[in-house]
Amino acid sequence: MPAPRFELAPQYDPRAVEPSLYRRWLERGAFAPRASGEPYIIVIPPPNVTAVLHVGHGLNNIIQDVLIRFERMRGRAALWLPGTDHAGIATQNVVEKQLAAEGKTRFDLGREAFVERVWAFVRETGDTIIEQLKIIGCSCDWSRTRFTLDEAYSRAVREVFVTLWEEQLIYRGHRVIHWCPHCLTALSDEEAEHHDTSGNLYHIKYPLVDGSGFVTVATTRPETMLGDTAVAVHPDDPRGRPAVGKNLRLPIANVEIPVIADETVDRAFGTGFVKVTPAHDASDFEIGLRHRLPMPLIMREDGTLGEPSRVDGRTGRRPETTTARPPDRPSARRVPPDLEGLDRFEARKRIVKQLERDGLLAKVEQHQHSVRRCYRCETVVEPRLSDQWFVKMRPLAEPVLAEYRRGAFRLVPERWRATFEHWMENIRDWNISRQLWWGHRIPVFTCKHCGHQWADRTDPTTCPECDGGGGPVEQDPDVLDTWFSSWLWPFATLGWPQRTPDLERFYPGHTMVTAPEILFFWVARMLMSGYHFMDRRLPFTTVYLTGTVRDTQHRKMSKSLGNGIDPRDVVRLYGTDALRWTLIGGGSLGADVIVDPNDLETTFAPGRNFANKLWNIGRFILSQLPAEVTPIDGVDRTQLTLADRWILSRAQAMTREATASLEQFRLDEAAKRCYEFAWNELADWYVEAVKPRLGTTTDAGAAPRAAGALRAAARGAAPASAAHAVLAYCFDVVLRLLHPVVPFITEELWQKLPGRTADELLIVAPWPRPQGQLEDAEADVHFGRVKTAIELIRSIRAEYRIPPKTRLRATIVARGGDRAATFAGERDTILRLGQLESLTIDGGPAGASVGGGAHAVFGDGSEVIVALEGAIDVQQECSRLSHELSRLDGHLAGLAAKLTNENFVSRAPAEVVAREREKEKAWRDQRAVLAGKLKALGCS
RNA sequence: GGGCGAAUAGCUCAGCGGUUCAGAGCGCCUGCCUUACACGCAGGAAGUCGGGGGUUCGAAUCCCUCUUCGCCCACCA
Repeated sequence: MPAPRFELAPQYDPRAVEPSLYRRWLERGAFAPRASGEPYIIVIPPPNVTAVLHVGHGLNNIIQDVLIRFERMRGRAALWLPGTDHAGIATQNVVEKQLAAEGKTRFDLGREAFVERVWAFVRETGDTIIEQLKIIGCSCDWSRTRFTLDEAYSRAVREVFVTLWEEQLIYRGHRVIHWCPHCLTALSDEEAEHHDTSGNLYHIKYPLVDGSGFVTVATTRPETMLGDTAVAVHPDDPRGRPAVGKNLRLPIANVEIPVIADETVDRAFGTGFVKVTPAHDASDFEIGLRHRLPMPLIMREDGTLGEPSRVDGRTGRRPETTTARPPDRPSARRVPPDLEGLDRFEARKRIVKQLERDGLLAKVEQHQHSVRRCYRCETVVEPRLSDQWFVKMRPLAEPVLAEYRRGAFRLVPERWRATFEHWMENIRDWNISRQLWWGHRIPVFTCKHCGHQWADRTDPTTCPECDGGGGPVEQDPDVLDTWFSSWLWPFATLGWPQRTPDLERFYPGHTMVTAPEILFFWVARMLMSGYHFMDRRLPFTTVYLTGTVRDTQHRKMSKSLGNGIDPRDVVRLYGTDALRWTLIGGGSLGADVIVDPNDLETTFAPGRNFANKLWNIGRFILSQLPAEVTPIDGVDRTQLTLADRWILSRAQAMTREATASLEQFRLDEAAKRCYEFAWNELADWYVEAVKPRLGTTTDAGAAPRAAGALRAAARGAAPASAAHAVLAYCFDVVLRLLHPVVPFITEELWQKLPGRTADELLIVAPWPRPQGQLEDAEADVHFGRVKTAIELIRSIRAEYRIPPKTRLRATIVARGGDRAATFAGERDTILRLGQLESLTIDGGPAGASVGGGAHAVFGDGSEVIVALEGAIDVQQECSRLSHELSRLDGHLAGLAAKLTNENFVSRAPAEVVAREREKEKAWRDQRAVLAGKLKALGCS
């Protein structure tokens, strides 16, 4: 009787093992890709440095960690490349908010000091984020950590900009863009999100100059009327005929504007007349171009009314240098002094009131429509005519779409296909300039002397065109959209544009795991930049679009909603493995995961409980195993018991199924399959069945109660060494398979298995392969019978409320030869787990014996009779059995209907019919036994 | 306006053509501190698989439709 090799506490304490294990992985360089072998690469979607992570981000990163650990164990040179994103607007907003709390604006600090301040902020949050990723167990190669504003990374951004410039894919566009009056910057189409809103549709009368009446227009934004330069009507609309060509007097602004005909006007909407505000509406801008209308801006950048021809008092910016161009400035003032400086929504009210007073407000209707809001601050976006830098997207998108259609990469789940294709087909040019300070400065330079404008890879001091002139050179004051740097992530992180060894080895990558929200912002653009700049090689082959973590009200988890859970809190309370277990097991592929921020216990306890279960399985197994255990392939098959063969066979099934699930990104399925094996097969059955064979102290105390079992052990029915080998093998396999999901508890236990050398790590141990020679269908069937016998006995015991200490006598009447042998072979197991005093195995026929016992019939017609010494109530027994009989009759009736149905027999596949016939036969047998039983008992 | 997804036990979710497939975890009920584990063990109760129609020999599982929720896209002035 060997002394236990380990003394483990009965309860697993993750806090005691996780940090040191993580450190050990780091010290051993386990996160770095193997020096050789087929690479497998995931680049992390770099978290924004705006705030610390919450559990929502955790899901994404844990999925990546599971995949990377899986492939690492499969022998790939796995690289998970980490980093963070400078997140232009978002970060600038956060720091500006901090400044506001100090009563300052960024203009008080000035550009340089402000940027310095942001740097200080992002260093701090960036560090916290990396810490959080480590705490949740992410096995990133930290030595390759990147930041989108690093110097090296910035070179890539600049290279890309200049190259696109040279390819004439970047151009200066003069058009109506989305402007955020709060962030004071232009936005891309993707950054202006639609929000359904209920508002008003105002019908406003514009008087005809000739006094012949009015034209009534309908608008949701009366405040923009000051910028109207026409009213349009569909050319075929009869209502328009009298008016087209005439002039209107625009109320309040008091200028004359024409009525024009334009085919884009929807005759069914509103009054049929639409006010045209070319500088504040994208479609009106198009009309304005067609009709050569003036395009006055009547709003300042901060959303107050006013002509932006002066320096803006709040922003300090001279609008004409970056947005409005002189020709668009109105020739006459349109904003009356009483409206000047009013916020646009305030102005809307004021204007409506004035129109009403003047009798020009025809009516106001309730109106459902969609309003665009800034994706960072939710301010209603103001369409605004301005000059911005754009990327021509169609030439970039078209080849990627073609690649997608020929299967060069795929989206999982597949259902995103339509959305993706639609966006790619209708792609629009990308506004990449932002009027911010935090970001990559746009490398466009203008010569003040000759006006020459160019993009440059280095900072020029003189104009290349007129260097004789030697005038000052000025850089564009704006910065690039933050996505203009992140879209280069899969190769800029590897050193591009230099041809570094990393770039050679780790581009292209494989799996991109990210949230569907940024499919267009980021994923689509990465595919385009990768294809364009990396010799037509796409950056990854699979895009795994994850679900979203939401609360019980299905609201997205977010800091601002207050439903965010800090992963550090969960880890502290339940451990990292518990967190990972809940997130991985919580939802299937691409499905949302619902967690309750108000009930962490219910949410995370299952994972903690499972970790504890593993711990205790380990505690038991490790206490039993000698220092040396025979490897499973070294065990003589003839020394294996039925239970051994069964669990070994189950282990093969698990290995096959869990691996297949992981390959299909069904992480939840894989996790649950291993859970079932560990808990329901290994712990509940095998460990219990094997105990007497281990010949340790374990069963000593139970000797008086399980005398039969111990005698059997003493007889040496099967050597303990075989049991040791089976236990060690099964536990080893399940720990390996579970490692990607719950890396800490598995690593901790695995290292304690016999035969492990001090420097072996599970994280880089080989992934198990199913061993065909251990698959054993017969054992599955036979041990299944044993389990059923025990379950029936237990069930009878509970139904008759027999105290657990009472040992019972039971008889099994086995139908058919090998059944009796099965039961006889596992007699000891049945005795122990059924808490029996004695077990008689009767070769049949079934249904004959009655006795004073309780009866149960197997699916195959075998039966169990538990002697209850007259303690049983015949009435109750009859009702139990007849209940069972009627249930069976129900099934049989259904089957009979099917089998007598000519259509079924002739049309269903022959094998299905055959299977149903066999089933029917078995049930009839079972029924016959049951009926005989009822008769013998004299039930009515 | 267009597209997509979800609706299965009290809760969170699996199952997505073949009657032991109506499941799991949590919760609930009844017993158990059976020396690996009470973060546990054993035994239970619990759902006409959102409504309606259809296809099929057979539907929770496929099709149509309706309802409710969620998401994405959209020049609804």
